[in-house]
Amino acid sequence: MPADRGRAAGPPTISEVAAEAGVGRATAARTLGGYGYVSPELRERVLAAAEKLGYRANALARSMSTGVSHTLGVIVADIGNPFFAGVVRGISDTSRARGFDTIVLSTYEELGEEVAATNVLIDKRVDGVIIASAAVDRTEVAHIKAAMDRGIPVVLVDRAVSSLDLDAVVIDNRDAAREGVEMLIAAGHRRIGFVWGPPLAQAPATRRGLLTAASRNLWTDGERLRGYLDALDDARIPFDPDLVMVGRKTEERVPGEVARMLALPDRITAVFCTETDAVTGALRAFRTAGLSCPRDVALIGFDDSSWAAVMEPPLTMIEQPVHELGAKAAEVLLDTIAGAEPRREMHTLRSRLIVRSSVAPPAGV
Amino acid sequence: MPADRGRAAGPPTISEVAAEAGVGRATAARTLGGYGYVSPELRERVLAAAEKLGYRANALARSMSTGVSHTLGVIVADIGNPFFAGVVRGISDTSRARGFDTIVLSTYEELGEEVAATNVLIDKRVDGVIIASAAVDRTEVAHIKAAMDRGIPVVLVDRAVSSLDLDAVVIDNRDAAREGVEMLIAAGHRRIGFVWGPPLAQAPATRRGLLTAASRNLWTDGERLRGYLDALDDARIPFDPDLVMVGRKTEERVPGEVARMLALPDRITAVFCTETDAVTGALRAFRTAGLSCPRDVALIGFDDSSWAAVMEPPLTMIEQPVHELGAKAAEVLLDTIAGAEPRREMHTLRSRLIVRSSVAPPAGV
DNA sequence: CTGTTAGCGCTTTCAA
DNA sequence: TTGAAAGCGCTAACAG
Repeated sequence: MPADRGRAAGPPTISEVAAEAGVGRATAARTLGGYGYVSPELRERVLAAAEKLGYRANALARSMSTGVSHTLGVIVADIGNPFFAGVVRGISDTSRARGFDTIVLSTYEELGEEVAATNVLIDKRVDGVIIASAAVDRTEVAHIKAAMDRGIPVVLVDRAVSSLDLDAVVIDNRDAAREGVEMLIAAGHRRIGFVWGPPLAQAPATRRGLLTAASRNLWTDGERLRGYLDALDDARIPFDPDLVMVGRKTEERVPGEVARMLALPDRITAVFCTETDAVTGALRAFRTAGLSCPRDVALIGFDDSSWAAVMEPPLTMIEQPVHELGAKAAEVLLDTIAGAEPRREMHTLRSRLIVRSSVAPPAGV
Repeated sequence: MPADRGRAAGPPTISEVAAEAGVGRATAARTLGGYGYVSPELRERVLAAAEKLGYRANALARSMSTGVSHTLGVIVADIGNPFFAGVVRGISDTSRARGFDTIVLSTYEELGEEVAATNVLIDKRVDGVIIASAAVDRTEVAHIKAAMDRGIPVVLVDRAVSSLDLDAVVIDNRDAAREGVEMLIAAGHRRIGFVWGPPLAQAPATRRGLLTAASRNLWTDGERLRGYLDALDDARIPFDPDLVMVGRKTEERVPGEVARMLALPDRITAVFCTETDAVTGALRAFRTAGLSCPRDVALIGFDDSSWAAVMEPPLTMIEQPVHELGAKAAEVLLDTIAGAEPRREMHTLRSRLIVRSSVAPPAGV
């Protein structure tokens, strides 16, 4: 219980503590701030006074004069997405351990929100920012450049951005996708649907068109597409543009697209999803088509979840090291803040294919 | 690109903008801060100078002198939990609309973390806090009281705390649980396992013991237990302590406990889970016991998810209005910050039972 | 309508 | 070792 401080307006200040303890402001500040020398005797008195008044340092004022906030800013697409939630936890766990708070903002994949979020962080004078940016073009990175220009260290997480020469902590998206598709191919599949991400109006009709589209969209999407293509190439399976779904992988659109590929004359016998939400969509499509997995269609998708293991059948999924992704990003950022020269390189973590039962040979093999 | 400001140290300040524009500091402050009158002419010059220098207001300094931060603090158990993620989105959507940023902290259900989080928010001088507290006792709410003593408005969300006279935005947990259990009873079930929450060392052997335990634990858990009991009572089904699982609903423990209830001489024919994670655990137990749902065991659980609909069978679940929960909490808090007298009451939102296919009559009925 | 001045609470020289 | 005083960037009286 704070004692009566007369008609003090707000919470107790350091001056009030000093007065209460009968010492100078600087002395109180030194003991409470934990810097400089103070005699044990005065120290005691100050501590007692602070305790009595229920003093807590005003972090704003402190940042004001020191110029540092001991706070990291984090910008992700959607904190409600288990993937980002895991990354953020990795970030906050490691930054907490090093004395930093973190403030996280979601952009819901809107560049405008991302810019706004960046400004909030700049305005709040965070010491550094970690961002999973939706920016791809040179024209879309102005806000990140602005932060850098102000001397705020930035590290990218999950999504690299080619036009930005920054440290980026990512996973081996291309390898991961290739590995998954390879497994499908090894099981005998040759008609493999690829539920892909970019919100394009229309799917490019050629391989080259697809690759071009990829280079104008999220880095992760591009990598995963390349992985799919890699696997196909290695197995000399011709690429068929009809087998890739393009557009936001929403729960509404995916079932329709998967149904389309399932209805093709030479229908798909397997689907590879680049995102967890797409997996539930694909499953829905299987069900309405009256197809059973894995007997009639095989399935592999990105991002394992506790549900995947209890599905019927248990799903083969690609697990990303979410916590480590965040932890590593925080480490790199914190080191930079601490004065280390940024290495401006790509830090690639390994994902893992968790084999369960959603892959079987295609019917008739 | 910010122009060269000579050897200016950090980011441009309002004084530099004023100098650049050739006006007094206050004039620059007035136009940039959007208050007071400024002639169109000077206004233009200031704006141009600000633009040129890449000026952005220092939110810390601003808060410092105004005493408000236009920031809300949010404390939840785990932002990675889809339930809380939804609540937080509700909060940030509505506070953003009213000009407030939000900073959210996770406690992972540790009271110590919750206290630390509260202090961080106090230190950062947030204008108000929304908290889903793990506190139950009078002895555990000191940190919340401390915030209140400092004049920081607080509203509870999801979890009411009886020893705190505050606004609380919650759902009808008791009714929701009762409704779910009633549905099971209506289908003919009488042996209904209740996968409950409190991390008790041992399950109380009596109904009274259970209720006592409930009053010493999370409000939500208590309410849900009461709902279960209500339904049983209404149907005159005797309460059997063996049918309630107690303890953290972790993925590891749940399957074992459900298996135990399934192995009872007079085994359960249905299970009601008070949390989503428990649902996957229960499913796991069904599978290892070689039991099929809903033919051999029925299942209902709290918190719908996109997975629940694509399970085999599609799961009957209780959906909570997560977004509204957050939105309402933010509204109440924002109103209080704006000067409204807090009503200090319980705002109860309705949940919804989503009927799918995981409930069927027990075998032999 | 505009500029000067005094803080906000803290840290940090600089003397004493 | 301690205290006085200046300053961080901004807002808010108060004159002019």
